[in-house]
Amino acid sequence: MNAPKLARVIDIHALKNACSNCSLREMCLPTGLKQDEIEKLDQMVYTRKRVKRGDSVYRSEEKFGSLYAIRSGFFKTTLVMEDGRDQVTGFHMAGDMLGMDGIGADQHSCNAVALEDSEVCVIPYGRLEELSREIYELQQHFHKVMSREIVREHGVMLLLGSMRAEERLAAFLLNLSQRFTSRGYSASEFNLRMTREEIGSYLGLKLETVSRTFSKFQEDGFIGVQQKNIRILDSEGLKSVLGRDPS
Amino acid sequence: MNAPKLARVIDIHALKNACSNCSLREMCLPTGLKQDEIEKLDQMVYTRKRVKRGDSVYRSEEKFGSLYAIRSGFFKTTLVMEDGRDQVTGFHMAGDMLGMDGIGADQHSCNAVALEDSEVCVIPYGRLEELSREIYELQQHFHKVMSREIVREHGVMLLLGSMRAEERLAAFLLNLSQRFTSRGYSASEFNLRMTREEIGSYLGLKLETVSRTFSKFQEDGFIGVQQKNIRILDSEGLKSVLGRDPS
DNA sequence: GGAAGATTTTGATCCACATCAATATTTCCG
DNA sequence: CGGAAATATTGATGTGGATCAAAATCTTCC
Repeated sequence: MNAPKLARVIDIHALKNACSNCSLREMCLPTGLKQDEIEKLDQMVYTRKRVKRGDSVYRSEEKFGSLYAIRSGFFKTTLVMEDGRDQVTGFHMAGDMLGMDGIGADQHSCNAVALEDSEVCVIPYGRLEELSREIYELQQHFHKVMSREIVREHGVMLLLGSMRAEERLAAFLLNLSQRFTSRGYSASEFNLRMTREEIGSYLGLKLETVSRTFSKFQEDGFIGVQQKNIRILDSEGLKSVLGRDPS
Repeated sequence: MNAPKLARVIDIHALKNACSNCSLREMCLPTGLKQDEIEKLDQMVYTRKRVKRGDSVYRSEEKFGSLYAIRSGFFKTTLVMEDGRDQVTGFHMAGDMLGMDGIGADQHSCNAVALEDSEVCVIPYGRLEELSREIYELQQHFHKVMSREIVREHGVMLLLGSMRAEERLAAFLLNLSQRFTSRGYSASEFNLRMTREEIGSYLGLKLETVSRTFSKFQEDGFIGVQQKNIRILDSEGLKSVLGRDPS
């Protein structure tokens, strides 16, 4: 009798991949659904995609079709100007949603590049639209995710438009720390997945300035830096950098 | 017989206020709807609100409840940091949608202030959610509006993070001109509704730099400036400022 | 209509960060 | 493993835009 065994194998496989069983569930999907709704959601995501370090999930001007929930790994999104200058517009980690920039014009407007080997859940956009018409909680959740992206970008605009170099980097580190914390990782020690140049691009600074400012924070006893490894030793100290006039 | 006369008055009034009859229709609502869907939409917007110059439609931290479609006038949105520094995050004109920042946390995260006497259509968010579950085109349209806001902000991040002062101001003028054009106004002559300081805040520059750069563009023959009145004399010239190295 | 306040322009000077440069360290890969 | 390329650090110098200042112009509102 092979059938039951086979069935179980398939079962386990299905379970393993199911949203309903995903540890990141509450980050990319709504909570408090009924059983039948949960089953529908599991059907929404029928593809996972591995993305190797350096590869893109999508590129600017590519036809839009799906959103991507980050299952594991780390990404940057970048914009490129005609003259070649490019700018990092965000860093994204497990539980974040990628691709919402593509909805408006039906084509992507930035590049989403993996900074380490990663995995994304492919969410066909048409299917998401359909389901969010049926499931109120999904609709609500999706709208919140988009709205939060707008608010996040507001924050970056504030950072780029009004803060000095030290404030930008302090805000950046505190934000990263907070995001790692909310995912169950250490708030005080983490590895940067991006280069000084990418940090600089995101913060509107040159890589030398990023490096110098890391060194200064280290001298001040706020952090310990060893290349990509960061230990936050005095988060109050870092916070005090924000909004204090040059000293 | 008074009834018919009265009825007609009400009729005209209803028509005047209806989305279906609004000249900005295609900016804030989807097109190609069936008659019954159009009628539903007309019911979605049952309040207009006049906002006097200097007044806010909503303020940061205020409870979120509605989106606001700008019927007429001009707005800025601003963020305020704890230490009082504030930053303009956007300028908004007729046909634009305000308030989407509030969905994610159920409270607004910026202030929306009228720069001239204005009028907004109040769209109760719950009602919009409901209707966009029923009307596919509305759902799609709303998602596009949010996505475009994300893309717009990407553009500002690029501007703030990678451009020099002249490029920022050139991009700003070209963007304004394009938006006026798409609303049927002159592309080459318009009135700024905001001060140099507000422009500077939006562009991450000081007001003196904005003023100087306007003067420089005038010397270069790209624009004519007379206080708030701007004439674009050489839009190709302005475009050439973008992405050319300091000269 | 006219005085007070807000906004804009322009000049002089300064400084935070960019740029240029050289070395050190790490990562990659044959 | 080892050499090349990528990344990071640190120092010296330059500069675009900030800051400080003062005058000009516009707006408001009694």
